[in-house]
Amino acid sequence: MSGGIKKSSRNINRRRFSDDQIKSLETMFETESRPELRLKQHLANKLGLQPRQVAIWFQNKRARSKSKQIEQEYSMLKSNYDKLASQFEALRKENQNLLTQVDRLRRLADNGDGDEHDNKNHFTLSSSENPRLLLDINCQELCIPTCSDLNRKVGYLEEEADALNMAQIAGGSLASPENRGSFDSSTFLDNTGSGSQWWNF
DNA sequence: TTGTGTTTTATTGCCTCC
DNA sequence: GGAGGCAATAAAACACAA
Repeated sequence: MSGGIKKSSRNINRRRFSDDQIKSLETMFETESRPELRLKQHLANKLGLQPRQVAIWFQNKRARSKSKQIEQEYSMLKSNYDKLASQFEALRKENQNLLTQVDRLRRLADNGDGDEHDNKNHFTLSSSENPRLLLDINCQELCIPTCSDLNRKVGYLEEEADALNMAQIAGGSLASPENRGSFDSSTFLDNTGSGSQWWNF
């Protein structure tokens, strides 16, 4: 096309279609976006246009409609992504807090093993009993997680932290604000199995 | 009025389908 | 091979700020 001789439209008295013409075309487009030749000819006669003009109008209209739809889908996906990203961030923070708590409690429990008395934490330990067992019992009375609970949770949370770290690596460190904008949404969306890659434009 | 950005109409070339 | 669709693009028409 570039550089080639092409029919100039400069000699054509090009005018925009009237509001009524546009309205009729829009109405038809709503029911049939790809009308048959006969319908196009009928519409052209009715509107005082060339059938070719009607055909071109539908072609351009389809193109506009398509790009509009893509825009809408993009903004919907972006909004979903933003929601997921903020949920992820909240969970990450919660996880971090829980890990900190677990660490603090674990230290407390470990220190408690050797102490006879720890009034500060209301743990009553006796040298004649299994300290950890007693600690567990007191924890139950206090309605807080027991040491064995904590150990189980520590394992779980550590696994979760690993998973989060892996997710960060896969997602290009989503958690860091400076990189969040560049996070590839396909990390979240790939499992749809659709294979569509239109969001890569 | 004019420069500039956006929208709309039209062309071109390629592709697919029958 | 012709008809019709689509993507890319040109160019006219239009909107609007300065």
